[in-house]
Amino acid sequence: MSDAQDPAADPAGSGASGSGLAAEKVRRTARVDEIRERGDEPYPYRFDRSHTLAEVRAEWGTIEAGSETEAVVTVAGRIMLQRDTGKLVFATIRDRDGEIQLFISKGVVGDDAFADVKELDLGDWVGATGTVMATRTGELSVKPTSVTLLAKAVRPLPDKWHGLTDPETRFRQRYADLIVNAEARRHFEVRHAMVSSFRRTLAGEGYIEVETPVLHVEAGGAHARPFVTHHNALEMELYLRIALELHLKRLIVGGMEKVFEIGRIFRNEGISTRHNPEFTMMELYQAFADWTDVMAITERLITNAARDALGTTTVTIRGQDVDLAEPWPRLSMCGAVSAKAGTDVHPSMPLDEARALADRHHATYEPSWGSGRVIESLFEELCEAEIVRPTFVTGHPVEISPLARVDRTDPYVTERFELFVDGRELANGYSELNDPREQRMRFEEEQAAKDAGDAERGTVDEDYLRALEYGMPPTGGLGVGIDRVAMLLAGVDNIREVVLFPTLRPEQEIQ
RNA sequence: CCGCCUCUAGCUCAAUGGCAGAGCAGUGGACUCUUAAUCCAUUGGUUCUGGGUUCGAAUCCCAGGGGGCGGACCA
Repeated sequence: MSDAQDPAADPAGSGASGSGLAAEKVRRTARVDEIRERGDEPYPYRFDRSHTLAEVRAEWGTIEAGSETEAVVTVAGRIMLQRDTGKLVFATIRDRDGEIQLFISKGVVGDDAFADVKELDLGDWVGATGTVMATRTGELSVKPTSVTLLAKAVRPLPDKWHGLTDPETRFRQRYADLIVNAEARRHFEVRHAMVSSFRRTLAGEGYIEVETPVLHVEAGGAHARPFVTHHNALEMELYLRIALELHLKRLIVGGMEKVFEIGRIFRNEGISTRHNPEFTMMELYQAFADWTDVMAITERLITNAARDALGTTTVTIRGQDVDLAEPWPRLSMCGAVSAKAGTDVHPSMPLDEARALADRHHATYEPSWGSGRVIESLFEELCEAEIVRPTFVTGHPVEISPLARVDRTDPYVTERFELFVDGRELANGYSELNDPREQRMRFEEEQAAKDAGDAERGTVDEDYLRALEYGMPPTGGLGVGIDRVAMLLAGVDNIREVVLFPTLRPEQEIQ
């Protein structure tokens, strides 16, 4: 647009001068007008196909080279490649599940229709009806008697061979990335297969899927900075949720026994290869269970997902094959840090000793932190990155686990685990704290830390405490980072590869 | 928020201080079994933006913007 220039009104019909993007769009848009002017529709409302391209291949993929069948099919797809030999045009079209070649003969479709075929561009959507055949070289093809334009593409596709590699363009224009990069398509197929596998596993074990509020009055259930928004009619601030936990446990109080939710949560923090500001969590809670049950279902969920998404339970992590079906090792946080630091650590240790150890190992800490949180910092500094195969890290200090139940054999740690794979945290679960009085004390400690200036710490959620006062049965809970598991199964090390539209700064100008 | 890297045609990339180029896509032409079809011809540029140094800047410097990687932050 804005090319109000054209006093040239060039008789050559070459549209805008040159062949940049603008000229290309002018040319293709002019084609749309041409088709309309003669009474045809370049964007028809619907099209009925008889077969997907994969179905054609499944049924006739093995016919002999040079053979023609009587079978008539109607297919549809986007033109990805074109080879024009004069009176014969080969067009490779693609739908969601496959590709096939159209063998378009001037003699078969007739002169007028063939002229229209010549006007098709890469990227156009077409439908075709014709017989199934295989060329002399054995390429399975449809030989159309008619070819219908289903949608004109007025913007050219990226390079047919090199595709689209610029990460910025790939993430901003995911649609173009998906059109052109099979690997990108695969990542989201894996993600879909994984999520649907999770749902199947959970349904099979009697879990109920629920939806809880995204807009929270208090953003609890995790230590993270929330996004703040405003409700006009209520005239109040609301927070986008940072976790699903507290609402789901209210449902356990309500007697729903086994619940889960797969939902988007939002954390107002940095962006990295493992962090997107909005991401997807699966959390489940199960009455009468404890953390050991939850570790077991974590293994089942992820192993089943691998089998369903990849057809194998073996994945490659940092170049080594790991069979997820083998039991996952457990590693106590304090034990791991003790081994690395060469001296025993425990949250009961004096704070100055914990700090001295942190100093020696370049682990950072804040003045407000107790020994437990300093130990966690040491763990992150010394141990986290070295974990390759799936490992349950257990026994988190009480100080960093305000919603988890104290370990039945050690009052300083909780019955909690985090699942680490390839140096990344994938899941987190524990025996849920259900004593309302102890929960109130833990909340008050959180509130005190927040008041002391630690912005990520929590607040006292009075409604949640009221729920606990009605009695929550013994409960095990789990949170799984869906994006992180998708990364594992897709074999990628950047979360943007498994998030369709990752958060980016807005473009300044779209051409 | 900090450090390093990066930004050239629609796409993928050259050009390292001396006339901004190639392949693909596009356009015109040839070809009824191609496979990234091929062959001939050809169009297309705010070199991210603004400033500076220089006889001369895509190239060097400064500032800004987008993106990438790493860090900080993220139990």
